[in-house]
Amino acid sequence: MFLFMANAHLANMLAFFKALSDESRLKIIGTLANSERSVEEIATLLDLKAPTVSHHLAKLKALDLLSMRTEGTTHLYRLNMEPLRALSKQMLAVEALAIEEDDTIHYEAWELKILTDFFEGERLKEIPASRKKREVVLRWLAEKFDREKRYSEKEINSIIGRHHPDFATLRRELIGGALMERKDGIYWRKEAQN
Amino acid sequence: MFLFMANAHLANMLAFFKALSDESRLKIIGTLANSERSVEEIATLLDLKAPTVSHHLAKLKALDLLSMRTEGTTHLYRLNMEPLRALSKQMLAVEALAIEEDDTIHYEAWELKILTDFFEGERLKEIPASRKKREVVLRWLAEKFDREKRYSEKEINSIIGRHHPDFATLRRELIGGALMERKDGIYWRKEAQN
DNA sequence: TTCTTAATTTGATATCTATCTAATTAGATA
DNA sequence: TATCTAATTAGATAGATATCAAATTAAGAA
Repeated sequence: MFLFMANAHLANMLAFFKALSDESRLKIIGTLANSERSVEEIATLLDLKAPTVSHHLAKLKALDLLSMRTEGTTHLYRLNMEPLRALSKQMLAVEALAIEEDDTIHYEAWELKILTDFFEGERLKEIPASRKKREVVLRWLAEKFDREKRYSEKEINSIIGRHHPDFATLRRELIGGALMERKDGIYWRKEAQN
Repeated sequence: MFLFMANAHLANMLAFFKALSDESRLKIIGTLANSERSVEEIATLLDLKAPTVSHHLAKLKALDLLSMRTEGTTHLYRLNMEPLRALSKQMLAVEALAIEEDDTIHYEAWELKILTDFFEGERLKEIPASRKKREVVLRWLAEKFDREKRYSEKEINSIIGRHHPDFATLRRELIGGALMERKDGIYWRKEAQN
């Protein structure tokens, strides 16, 4: 119940491949290769409706493949090449995809004790004052987030809120404890670093 | 219209991304990273049924990502690294892909749409409110002026006036949009600066 | 031949998602 | 203020496909 989770590398690559495995999105990247463009412009070029393009842009942006600046009411998107370069490198590291039989988190006996002490089912009774104990609780919380997903602050608050009312403090601790990262109001789970 | 012409790069990359954008298939690649394996073996490792694995193997094999040798009734699959390497390189050419896809033609297509939308023959029906569209119309208007000539304001007004009554606004926009320049009551077309 | 075992193919189903229209938001303009 | 335009969000739908069970094929072995 406290366990499971997939290979981080795999989840990461999967997210990128999914983003790039759509003809419209590849074409969008094509149109943005040379110049920044507005939503409507892309829509006209690809013969799609604006909402469809918005949908795709959001997906690409969630992976940091695009960035956007606004000029009046028009949103101008441009391509970020760095993530593509990174992915290109990662692809050659196939061994990294090799399944690790035991990638699950091992909670040691005392950690389990902390969890059962501070939790009532899924509800966190109180935030531990001691740093060590708080870390255990935070790692448990971090497991509630999918590594491949990107979250808005609202989503983060909602998910944490299921376990404890003071989601603001816990959210900050997740960032401070380097379990999650944030950029431009988007949150995601940080890679495990062992 | 030209969009539907299969761009070789795009079609090629799309096929690969689609093949790799599935969790099970990535895991299969993972299991094959170090050793060749039979269908049943993979099925057990990934907790899938044999038909499902067959399905995935077929897709990967179609792209030459795998090869197979048979030994009795068992089929042993192994990974081909070369296509992966090639794809990894191609990814960096996403820019090239877009450049190859004739960008000017698309841009003209979009421009043409704007122009036919806003023009009735040579007459501009209305001045587009959107900046992007107005730019297209202004560039069209600027073409009506010879790069070598110098014009008086009266001449400018007359020429613009053939296309729209509000020549004053359009004249100002041509200057503001850096398509024309003025000094001492003399107007001339500005050099294109790409 | 008949049986057994591994793999594939077929067919059905459930999930996912690209796309659209309609509604909403937010800036800019009049 | 009200109005326009660009973009996003919400909701609905259609098409794609991952998965499985059942049927079929293929290659030994008895």
